[in-house]
Amino acid sequence: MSDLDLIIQRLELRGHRITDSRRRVLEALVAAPAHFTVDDVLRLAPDVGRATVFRTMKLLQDLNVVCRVLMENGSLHYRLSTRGHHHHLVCRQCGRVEDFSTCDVASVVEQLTRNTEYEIEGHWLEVYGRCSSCRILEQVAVQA
Amino acid sequence: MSDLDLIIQRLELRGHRITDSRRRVLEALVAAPAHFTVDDVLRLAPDVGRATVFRTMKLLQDLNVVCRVLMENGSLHYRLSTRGHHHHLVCRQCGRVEDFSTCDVASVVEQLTRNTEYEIEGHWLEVYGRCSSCRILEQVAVQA
DNA sequence: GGGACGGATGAGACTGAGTATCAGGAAGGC
DNA sequence: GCCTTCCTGATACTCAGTCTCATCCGTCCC
Repeated sequence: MSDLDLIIQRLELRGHRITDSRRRVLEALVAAPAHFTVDDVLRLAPDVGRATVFRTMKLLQDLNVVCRVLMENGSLHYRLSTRGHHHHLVCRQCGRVEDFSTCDVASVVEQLTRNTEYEIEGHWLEVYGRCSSCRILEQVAVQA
Repeated sequence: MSDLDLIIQRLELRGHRITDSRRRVLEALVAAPAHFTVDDVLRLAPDVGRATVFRTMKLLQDLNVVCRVLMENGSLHYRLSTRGHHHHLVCRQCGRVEDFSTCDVASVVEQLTRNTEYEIEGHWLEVYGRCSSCRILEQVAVQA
């Protein structure tokens, strides 16, 4: 079963209709690069209305089909999220995004619960750095 | 030495001029609630131009005088940041923000460095929950 | 097959946060 | 006093996202 079919199934299960426009948005998502903006989707599905694309993206967020990635400059990108809770490792240079789920924030959360009397319900962690390719390219440039 | 004086000193040290408009923005920041939007600042310093307020806020961010808080709905708030690296604990209900610096992300970062060949340079962590007052209020409401 | 109903759509206006531009103003150095 | 540089504020603009509203389409029931 393809990614597309899986997503469609998930929508149907929740009682959402699979219309032509939604299907075109979904096809665009699957065809898009690893992370993309709403603008990218608009370009890949040019005959679907702006509002509809935004609405569909919101719906997909609610269904955990896509997740948002906070780039370091504050702009939001999107990404197909096949798994549940995870975080992003973003390359500052080329913008590449990796997922990771080893998330040891549990101990921080525990400590906070004890110290602050907050009931902690969620968190958002984004890690920034430089990927191996960018570092290699830089080294080559320095040597040249 | 007041907060205001400290900030002014920091600006001067970096060679920035302390103009009337800047001083009015700074006074607004100090008078503002614990976290605020640019709009709040505009209201508290009504005779300073919009662009100037945005420019000043950016400058203050660069100087680590203020930091940005990502609210759960995606909107950005600002907050005077007296210390260096820290994170935010945001109440989902009333929007209250606490700082914390106990940041055990180090182990996550270490693990990522090993597994991904990224050179990790920074991270952003926001934690969401409900503060004690909101929880107490809710309990009272339930009992009533 | 034909209604009825509700969810989905798309065009377009609108909003809110932030940026770019540009002429004019003030501060500091000499 | 002059020159340079930084700063300012008005305004127009951009960009992401929302709202509105008339229309459309799918599904269900008869």
